Amino acid sequence: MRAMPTDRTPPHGTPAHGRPADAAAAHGTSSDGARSDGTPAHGPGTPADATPAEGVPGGGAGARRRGRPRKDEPALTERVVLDAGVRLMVRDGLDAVTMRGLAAELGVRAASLYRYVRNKDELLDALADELFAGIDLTRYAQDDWRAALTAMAAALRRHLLARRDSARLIAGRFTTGPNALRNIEALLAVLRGAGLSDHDAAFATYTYVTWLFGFVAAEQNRLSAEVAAGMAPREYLDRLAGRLRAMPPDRYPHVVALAGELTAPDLAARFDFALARLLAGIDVLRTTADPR
Amino acid sequence: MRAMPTDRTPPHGTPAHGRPADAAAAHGTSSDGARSDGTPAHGPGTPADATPAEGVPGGGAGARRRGRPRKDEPALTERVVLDAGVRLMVRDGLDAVTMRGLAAELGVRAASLYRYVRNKDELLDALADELFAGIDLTRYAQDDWRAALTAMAAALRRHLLARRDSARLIAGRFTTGPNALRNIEALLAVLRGAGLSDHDAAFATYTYVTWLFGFVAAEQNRLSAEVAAGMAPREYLDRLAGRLRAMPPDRYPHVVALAGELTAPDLAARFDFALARLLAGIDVLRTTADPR
DNA sequence: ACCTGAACACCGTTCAAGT
DNA sequence: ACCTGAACACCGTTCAAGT
Repeated sequence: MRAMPTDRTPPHGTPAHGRPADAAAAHGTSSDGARSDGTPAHGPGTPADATPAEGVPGGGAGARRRGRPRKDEPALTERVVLDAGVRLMVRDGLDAVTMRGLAAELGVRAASLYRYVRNKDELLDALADELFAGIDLTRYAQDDWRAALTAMAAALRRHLLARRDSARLIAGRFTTGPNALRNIEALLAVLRGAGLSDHDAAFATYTYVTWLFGFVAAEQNRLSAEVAAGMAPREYLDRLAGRLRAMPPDRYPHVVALAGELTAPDLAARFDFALARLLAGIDVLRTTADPR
Repeated sequence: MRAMPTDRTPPHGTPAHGRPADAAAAHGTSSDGARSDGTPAHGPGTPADATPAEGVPGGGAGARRRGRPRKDEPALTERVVLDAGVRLMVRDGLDAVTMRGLAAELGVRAASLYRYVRNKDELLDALADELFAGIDLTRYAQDDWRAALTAMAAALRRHLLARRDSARLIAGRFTTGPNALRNIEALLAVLRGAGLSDHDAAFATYTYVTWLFGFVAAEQNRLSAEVAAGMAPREYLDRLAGRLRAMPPDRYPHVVALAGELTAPDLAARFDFALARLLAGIDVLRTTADPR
């Protein structure tokens, strides 16, 4: 999975997110992380809604090492490390998140990080939860459960697509940090409100989340080694369509016949389609459990 | 080695496309995963080969460096490399699949591999398709489309679960090799047979596949860094349930209330639940498009 | 034609040592 | 208490050289 440093391919079907001013944040201060959520930014502080727990130094988070380095204050804090980790991943991709690279981003040496994280694996776990700090699904709550789940899915997808490799990071992890749980809470509220049993609400939430993360991971990842190496996604898909049409029709009749549909690049439409299937499936469950 | 070598002849004339369909496939939990043509060339000091050697000794293909090394025959072929790659991943995990490690598995040096694969990324693409060599969904075809899709899902999940890290390898790739396509063909056949339009059949197949791979990836991956470090999953889930129950009930009422359901370890039940939702969602579509 | 040795520029992690 | 230097055992990849 170690991609070559040559890749700067935008995920197809997504607005190529050019990162603006993160470089400035690279040195010093920066408790901003990279929040470029497509959602209405608003909010009191920058990182949407204060993250409750964590001993975030109130007010002066990350205000050190700009002018005079305080004697007693450490150069690093867990917060600063996590912010830098997210920023690095969003800017340069998950493969760029190495202990050495992260240290360089922070102006220290790799060995220093081990005071704040046990190892790289735990760093990535923490980063996975950190990704959910910038999104709060409770803001999309509304009476109609279908509308709520639809709005939440769109927000989640937008949020992840705007953060390079985020789904790849998340997909393989079971994230149970405070930020992830805040969003799980919002989903559970909708599904219980829709009349699902406790069991069904929990299972439906699991289904919704694993499906969505899997979908975006597939969407966000490079189509192939060729695309990762620089080929335009559009060209790759066209070539693929041609290859499919050229397959032996006796053995692959449906693949040949549906070559066009299979290689259509409209990921947003596929997302809507899949969500509609899931909601319909949930609806059956709901009306069965609570007919009215 | 590309994702789909149909239009390209491999270095040694082995028609990658014309391979006979896979014996010894999906049933059983055997973690074979290597193909039987081309005997694995065990290095002299293969470390702890706990996995029973798969397969029929193919003939003399892998006999090099044991008896007399043929003068003209190369030590490696693309087939032998791929077999060794799958074997290595299934035995030691995806992280063990390094160019150096794979070379050692084959009794050669890393640099030698670059005659057969362009780089590691393309190796992994080829490995991803190779994973589907051992399963043929057409065997599960039947009249009832629901029964067919259910049987296919179960076969796919079983196949992947039996191959360590397989879903992690696949989830992030768009696999369009001949083995993957054979199984896509089977799914398309069922969905078109159920009365879906071309568009819907293609989209439903995409939904089915991304959901299933995402689900198994979540299931197959380690729950957390703790579990990866050795903690029993059961204990981790119990602790997690405790943590969820101890969360502030004013902010996380549903998480607290459903702590038990959320941490239940019954992945098979969750799989059945999610599949039932999807099938119900497809059914709506089907009867809408083709009422009777 | 095929494989190797050696090199390059990287990794994650540990630990004694500095301040 | 916090960070560094240096080391160890790895990576992927290239390429001149061997056979």
